[in-house]
Amino acid sequence: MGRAPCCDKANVKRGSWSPEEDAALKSFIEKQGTVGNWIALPRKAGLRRCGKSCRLRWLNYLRPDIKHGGFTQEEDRVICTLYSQMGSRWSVIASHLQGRTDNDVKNYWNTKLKKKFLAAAKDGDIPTNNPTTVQNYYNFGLAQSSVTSPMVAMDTDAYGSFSANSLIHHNEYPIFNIPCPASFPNNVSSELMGQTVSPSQEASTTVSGSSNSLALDEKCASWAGNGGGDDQYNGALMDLGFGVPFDVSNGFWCQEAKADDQVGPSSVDFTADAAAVDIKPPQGLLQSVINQY
DNA sequence: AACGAGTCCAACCGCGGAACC
DNA sequence: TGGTTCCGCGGTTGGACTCGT
Repeated sequence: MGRAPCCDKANVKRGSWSPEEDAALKSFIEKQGTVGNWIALPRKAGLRRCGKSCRLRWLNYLRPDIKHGGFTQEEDRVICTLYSQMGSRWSVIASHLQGRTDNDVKNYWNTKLKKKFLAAAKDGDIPTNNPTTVQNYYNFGLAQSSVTSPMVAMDTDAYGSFSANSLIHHNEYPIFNIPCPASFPNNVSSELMGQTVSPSQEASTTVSGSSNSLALDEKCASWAGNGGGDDQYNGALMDLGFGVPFDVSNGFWCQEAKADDQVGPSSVDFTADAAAVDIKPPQGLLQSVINQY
């Protein structure tokens, strides 16, 4: 048996809402609420509309806390970052933006932001999957304002692309913490979980576990699995101040690890002369976006 | 001025899943 | 437990508007 229609299609009005309909819906909901039943609402409110249409009109347009108008650079940043992380989960993305609806965010992405994103890709700001050929830093549209990240603090364009000469120096950008997230793989010693290493310009700081270490000195931040075995790096996440952790194992490469570092290709090594350091967004997610177009 | 292409965005559609009976 | 109802979501559509020729 098929599903019953939510309303009598022949007797409901469709298309744009008139100011009178808006007023009736707004007035009813402000007085009565939605009473937990959108299907019954239009009849009670005296509207010849489908309940779903009423719900959409209220949530996307009439709600008092809706923010209309252009998106800010900070909102661009949030959308790009979250889209790169989770794809088209518009409702989740919208929940991170005060007063924005999923429909708003979706429309904005499809009509404007996606193009900016792709233009950046064309310009080479988005690295390829080959770490040997890309020298750019890319940070998902992060602008320099408001986020305390050494990368963000640098001079960026609207897409947060950096030139190959934009190096990360801890003594210039001391706000640099590396929380060890709970999502480190099981074989990482528990002593490292949840600890934060703060930068020191004078001396190196190391948090050691039984077989692993997280170190930060004025030249180098590194996560080292001293016990050997690549799986110790797999799935490691690092928060560089973007608000979301980057997958270190997939997202970062170090082409020029120092000889005395016990780091593998999936660790991070920001050295003072790291012209070859190559920072990538989480592999696969960004590429999947690019592949769509 | 007229027309077509492109852009924007409100609204619709259909599906998945939660809630309810 | 299974069927029904409803909500919320993401994808898509269509009409209004803008811009270029």
